[in-house]
Amino acid sequence: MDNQSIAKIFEEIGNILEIQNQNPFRFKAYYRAAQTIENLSQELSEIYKADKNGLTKIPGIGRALADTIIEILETGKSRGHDALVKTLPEGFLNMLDIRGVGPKKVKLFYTELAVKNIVELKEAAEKRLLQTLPGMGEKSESEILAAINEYLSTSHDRRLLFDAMQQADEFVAHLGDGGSGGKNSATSKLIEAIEPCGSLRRRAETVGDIDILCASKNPEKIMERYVSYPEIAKILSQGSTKSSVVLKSGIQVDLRVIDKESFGAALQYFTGSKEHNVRTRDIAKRKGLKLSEYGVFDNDKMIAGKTEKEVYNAIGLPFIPPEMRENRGEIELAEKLGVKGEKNMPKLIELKDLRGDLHVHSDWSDASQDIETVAMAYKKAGFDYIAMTDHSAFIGITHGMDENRIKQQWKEIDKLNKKLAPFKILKGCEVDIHKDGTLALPDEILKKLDIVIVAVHSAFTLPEPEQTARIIKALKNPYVKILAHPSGRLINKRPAYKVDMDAIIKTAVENDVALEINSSPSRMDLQDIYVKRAKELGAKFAINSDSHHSSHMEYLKFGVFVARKGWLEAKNVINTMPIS
DNA sequence: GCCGTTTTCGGCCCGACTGTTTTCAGTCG
Repeated sequence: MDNQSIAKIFEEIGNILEIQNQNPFRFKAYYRAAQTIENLSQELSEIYKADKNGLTKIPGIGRALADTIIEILETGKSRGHDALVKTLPEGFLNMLDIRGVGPKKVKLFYTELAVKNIVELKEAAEKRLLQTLPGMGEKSESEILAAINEYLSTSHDRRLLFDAMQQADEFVAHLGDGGSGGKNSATSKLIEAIEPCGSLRRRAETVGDIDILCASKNPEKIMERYVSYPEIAKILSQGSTKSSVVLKSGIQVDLRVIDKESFGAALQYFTGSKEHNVRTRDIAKRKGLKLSEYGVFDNDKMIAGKTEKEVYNAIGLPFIPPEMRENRGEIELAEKLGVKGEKNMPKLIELKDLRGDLHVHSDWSDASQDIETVAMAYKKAGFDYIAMTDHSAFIGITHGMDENRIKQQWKEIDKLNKKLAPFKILKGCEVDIHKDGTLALPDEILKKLDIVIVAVHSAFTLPEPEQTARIIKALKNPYVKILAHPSGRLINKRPAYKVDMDAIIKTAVENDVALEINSSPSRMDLQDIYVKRAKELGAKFAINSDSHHSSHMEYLKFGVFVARKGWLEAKNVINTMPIS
């Protein structure tokens, strides 16, 4: 059983205990554990196999939860969970996904109206039965009905970070220029600072909603401006400092307006993650302080709040970069280092550290531009080198290169290298890994290439042992330098192929093969949690665009986001190095 | 249910907004 499935079981146990009105700290323990497990970079089964007491070393997992995990690992299920699930009808917990409906309400609907799922809840609302219940009224009923209709009509996929960033930028532009295309300076003067926060600022690969923080002395004006955005489909709430809307695109946008003196504290709060916040607030509390979005307070005296660094330092921690705030060990590290150890926090890689791109396509395979056009674009953008890595000939790949065409391409590259020097085009190839782990090109060719990238483009559904063995065999080829998009997933479209990622990482380390962080916004592969794990195991990485058009070099920043979320520094990434 | 340079027992983050109320519970982040 994989971590995601186990996390889901814990989430359900938490939900049911909450509906049953049990001790809040008990069900919260299950939620916290679910969250932690979902974020783990190593499979629970591996942790348990390596150390029988390893599970209880995970923060938030004690003896009882560890035993439940062990039971699930050994039997495929938890009797406790099964018993709880049996107390509720099928589909019951889905009602919690309706906005405005929580544990208290579903319990009320069930006990009073025998409502068992979303469809029955909709029927009850349409029959105007909900408003007859205690604590409910006409307004609540119609809001729930609207939320159900919205839920049933929209996709529940989280947005790609790429899409969310675009929408956030447009929204910020609207607020900033008053919707007048930059001419309305009266409105922009209202805004002293503005920044998208939440999972977007943490550069999570997908984003559930967009959070925007704004500093202003005149929140009412900002709120007016906010709800006038033409792309708004529905206003969910509108207060004096906080409003929520849903855009026509279906994404929710929350705006918080705050005084400039509190901007740092509000950034910290609004960026999350939730679990990170809970822990930082807990640390503050244990020091006799209080941390909220308004600042750090010693009794009633505000001692920090203007900047995030000030806030972290005030509670005894070094500044923690937003990308790291996922409760994946950053709190423990920060507590260990303390304010004085701030310089020893990871110095996360930045886009400007990249000097080349080691995975680039041209019209020699499935891209549209010729090599010179592509190379010129990179040169102009300030890069020192690229590796031309067109596809090897293989079923399913358009215009893949066979040995003869590869040799022809080398001549072209030699010619261009003279012309474009000191910019350098490396001779490369994205070589297919066959189902049996052999490569699509012979070693005689591979050894003459500067960069051999290997990749899986077929037989995605092999069972885990075969898929793992296939990739491991390829990594052991002495000429292989990089493993492209190691998991193969396309976000929201295609799941990762089933592999033992720990085994692949270890093999890559042993054979000095770099793991690619593919920057394509729908790949972002290797995933951040595995990047962090791989770094711990000593892996090297390559942040590549996999560009099929020179404009795709813009994607590299998404690869850098992933790298930062995996705590990488420039020295961990081979294409931050000079070419020689 | 978890956890411990305040505790092995007694704590467990903090605040905004809404609707239904007449002071607050529920939900959300």
